[in-house]
Amino acid sequence: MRLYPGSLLCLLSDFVYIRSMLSKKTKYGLKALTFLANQKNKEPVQIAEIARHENISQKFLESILLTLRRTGFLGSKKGKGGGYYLIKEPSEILMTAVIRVLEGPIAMVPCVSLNFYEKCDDCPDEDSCSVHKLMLQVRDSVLEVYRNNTLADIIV
Amino acid sequence: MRLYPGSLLCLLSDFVYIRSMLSKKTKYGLKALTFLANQKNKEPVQIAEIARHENISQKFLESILLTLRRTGFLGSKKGKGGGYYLIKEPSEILMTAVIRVLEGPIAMVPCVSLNFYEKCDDCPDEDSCSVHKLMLQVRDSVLEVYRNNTLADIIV
DNA sequence: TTTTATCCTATAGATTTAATAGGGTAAACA
DNA sequence: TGTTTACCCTATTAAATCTATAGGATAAAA
Repeated sequence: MRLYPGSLLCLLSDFVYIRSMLSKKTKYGLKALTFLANQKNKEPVQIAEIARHENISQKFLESILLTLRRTGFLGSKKGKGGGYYLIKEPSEILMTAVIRVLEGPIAMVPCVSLNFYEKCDDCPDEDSCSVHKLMLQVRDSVLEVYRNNTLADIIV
Repeated sequence: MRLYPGSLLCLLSDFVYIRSMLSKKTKYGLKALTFLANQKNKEPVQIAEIARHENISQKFLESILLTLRRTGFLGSKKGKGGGYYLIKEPSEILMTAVIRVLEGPIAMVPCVSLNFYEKCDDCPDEDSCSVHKLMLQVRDSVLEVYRNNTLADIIV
C-alpha cells in the first residue's frame, strides 16, 4: 500500500484493505463473464480454462459459475466438450443484476436499499438520520453507474 | 428483509446484509459527529450522553471518539464537565476525510484507490481489466458524493 | 483527596470469506 | 456398454475481520 509520508493517512498505516471492498466472488465472477463474452464462438468453455486464464482457484470458481447459472446468466453442458457459456448477449447483461447476485445489496446500509430494505434497530427516524441522508446519495450514485453499464460496456 | 415473491432476488433469500456495508464504526462515528454538531453551545459532551442518545455501546463509542480525536476532528477534556467537542466548523469537516479515517479506502478495489493504491496480484494488466474499468467509475461516482458533502450538509 | 470522565491496550466472541474436500451425475465417445 | 470427461452439490475448514468488552491508567475539577 502506497502512503504519502506526512499525510494524515499515515496515522492509518495499519489499515487493512478490506472494508467496503468488492468480494473475490464478485471479482472472479465478473472476470469469468468477461472471459466468456470475449470468446470468438459460443462453444462452452471449461471451468479449468477460465480458472487458468484468470488466475482463479478452480474449485472456488466452480461455485461462482454455479451461482451464475442458477440465476440465469450462464448455461452449461456436461461431459466431454462441455463447459459454461453465456445465454444472453453481453449488452443484455446488466451490472445491477450481476452485482446484486454476486455481491448482494448495492446500498451500503439496509435502510436505503431498494431490494433489501431493512429498518435500523437503533435509529428512531430515518428522515432525521444523517447517515441515511448521506448513504442515500451514495446509493443513487453507485446505482447510476451500474445501470449505465452492461457486460458489453466493461469489456476492453 | 423485504423480498418480493417471484423475483429473481428471492433465490438469494439467504443473503446476509454484510458485504459492501458501512461498518458500525463509521455509522456510529458519523452519528456522534452529527450529535456534536447539533449542540447549541460548544461545551464538551460526555461519551455516555452520546452513547445513550444514539443507542451505541459506550465502550465501543469510546474507541471511535478516540480515533476521531487523534485524527484531528475532535477535541476532548478530562474530568468533571469534560467530554468531546468539535474543533472545526461542521462545514469544514469533509466527508471524504471522515470516511477515509473511519471506514478506510473509498475505492472498492485497491487497484483504483487514490490513497491506498495496490496492484492486484492476479491481474497482469489493469488497462484491460473489466473489473478495474467498472470500479473506476464507481470510485469516481462515490468520491463525488463525499466531496460534495460536509458534516454541515448531512445534518437535518 | 475524592469524584469525574477521558485515555489506552489487550483480548474475546461472533461472523464472514475464501478456499478445499469429496463424491455424485450426466453427457460423449469408442 | 463401459470409460472418460466435466459439471453438480454439500459440507467443512482456516483465516481474517468486526464488534464489543474488560480493566485499569491518567488528568482535571471540586
